[in-house]
Amino acid sequence: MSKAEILIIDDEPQIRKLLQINLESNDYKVLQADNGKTGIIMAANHPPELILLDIGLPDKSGHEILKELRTWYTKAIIILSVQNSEHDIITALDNGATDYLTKPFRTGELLARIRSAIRRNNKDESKTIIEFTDLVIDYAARTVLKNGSLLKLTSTEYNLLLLLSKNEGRVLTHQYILKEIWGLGFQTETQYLRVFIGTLRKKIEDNPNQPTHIVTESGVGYRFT
Amino acid sequence: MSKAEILIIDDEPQIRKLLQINLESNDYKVLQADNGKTGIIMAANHPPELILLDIGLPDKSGHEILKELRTWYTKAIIILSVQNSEHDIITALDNGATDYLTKPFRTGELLARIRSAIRRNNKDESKTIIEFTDLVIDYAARTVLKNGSLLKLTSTEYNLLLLLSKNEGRVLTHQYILKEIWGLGFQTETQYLRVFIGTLRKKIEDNPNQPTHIVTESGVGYRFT
DNA sequence: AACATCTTTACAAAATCTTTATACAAGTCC
DNA sequence: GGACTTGTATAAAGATTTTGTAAAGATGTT
Repeated sequence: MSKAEILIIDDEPQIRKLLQINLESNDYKVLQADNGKTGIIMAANHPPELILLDIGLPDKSGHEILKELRTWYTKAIIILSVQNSEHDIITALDNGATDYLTKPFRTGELLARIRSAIRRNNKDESKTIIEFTDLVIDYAARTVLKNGSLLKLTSTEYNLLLLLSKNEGRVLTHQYILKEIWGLGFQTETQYLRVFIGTLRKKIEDNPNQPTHIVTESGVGYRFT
Repeated sequence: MSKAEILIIDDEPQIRKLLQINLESNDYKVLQADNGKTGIIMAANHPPELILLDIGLPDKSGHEILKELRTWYTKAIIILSVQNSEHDIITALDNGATDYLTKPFRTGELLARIRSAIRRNNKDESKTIIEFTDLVIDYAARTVLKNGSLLKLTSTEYNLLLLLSKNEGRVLTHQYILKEIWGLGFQTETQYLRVFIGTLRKKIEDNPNQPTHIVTESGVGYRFT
């Protein structure tokens, strides 16, 4: 079995070193670039399985590099950002980032996110039924079963669940969800979203107060797991 | 009891008359068109159970009409052709014809082919009778039993029940149902649907106010269980 | 003409969505 | 710590949309 390749684009040598050690000891092959330009060239010459991109790079803004990569690179791109830069995170996610990590990060979390992103890379899109632990969503029949019994969902609730479940493991920003479900011009109506996330949780979560399926990422959006 | 409808598209009046007499005496309802254009319009306005199409029509070649029908019409189309036109027959079958008959044909064979084609329409799987808890639908005989007694359904009611029951457990949208039962161009007449769902429920549900068989999915459509 | 069926209209009932109000939790500033 | 801000959750009232039902008109069949 060949090792999955991960490309790190970051200007700080210490961070690169840290990532390299952690990733290599977990059986990934690590490639490194200390600026955006080199990173893009390396990715183009030999597309890796996943890219770790520091959003706070010196030469070009990390956002620019993300956009440029996303014009052709379809696999996972995980963003590294400093704390308290929610704005950066949101624009990155809206520009097609797969996930994000705030520095300093716990290595356990880093590895978990990487595994999940790579798993999603290779997922079969064409499936019509998706099963989670206690939920079965049948896209063709437009039905949702929880522990075997049929749930009664309204149209909006179903659409929301569909959107979230199709992006399992990935953070969807409020704006993105609002745009997809309600349409353009509703991106500021985050209250709608809270209400519907609430009703959905009541129906699909065992304990709506401690949701396991629809997790809120404060300041950013929601994640389905 | 509701009769299966058959549309004849043929320019020769004698043939149409002959077919009409034979089919009506065998309990089919017969619709006629003396050219391809009218035939397509009739089929679109009110999709019949089966179409008999003469391949040697004057205005458009029968092949063209077959192709056009097959862009949306999914039920049986039986081709009528003159003898010794194997080329016609082969292209017709390639274009999606269900079966063919060469003129002059024996009426016994005609009826047998029609029965077989209609039976195939309605079973996809090899079943001809489907039982639900208190309902028994016999696709071959076009009859419906509720708790053992025969229901009196109109043609449209039966077609609707057929469509729903064939898609048990899956949500059918208003548009889809309207297209299948009433034809293209009726997708906006959702009121028809409400009325007929209402009459059907009165006949098949124990308590029409709390339907168990035909469940409404508000904003989307209906689901049969 | 009598009948069955389909189409249309009108209105009542139900379901869903939107909006408002309020509470809670986490972090910040003084 | 206490007041304040920001983001989130929940309930419930109000508004709107969707659905159900009855019944009258239209059409077609026997």
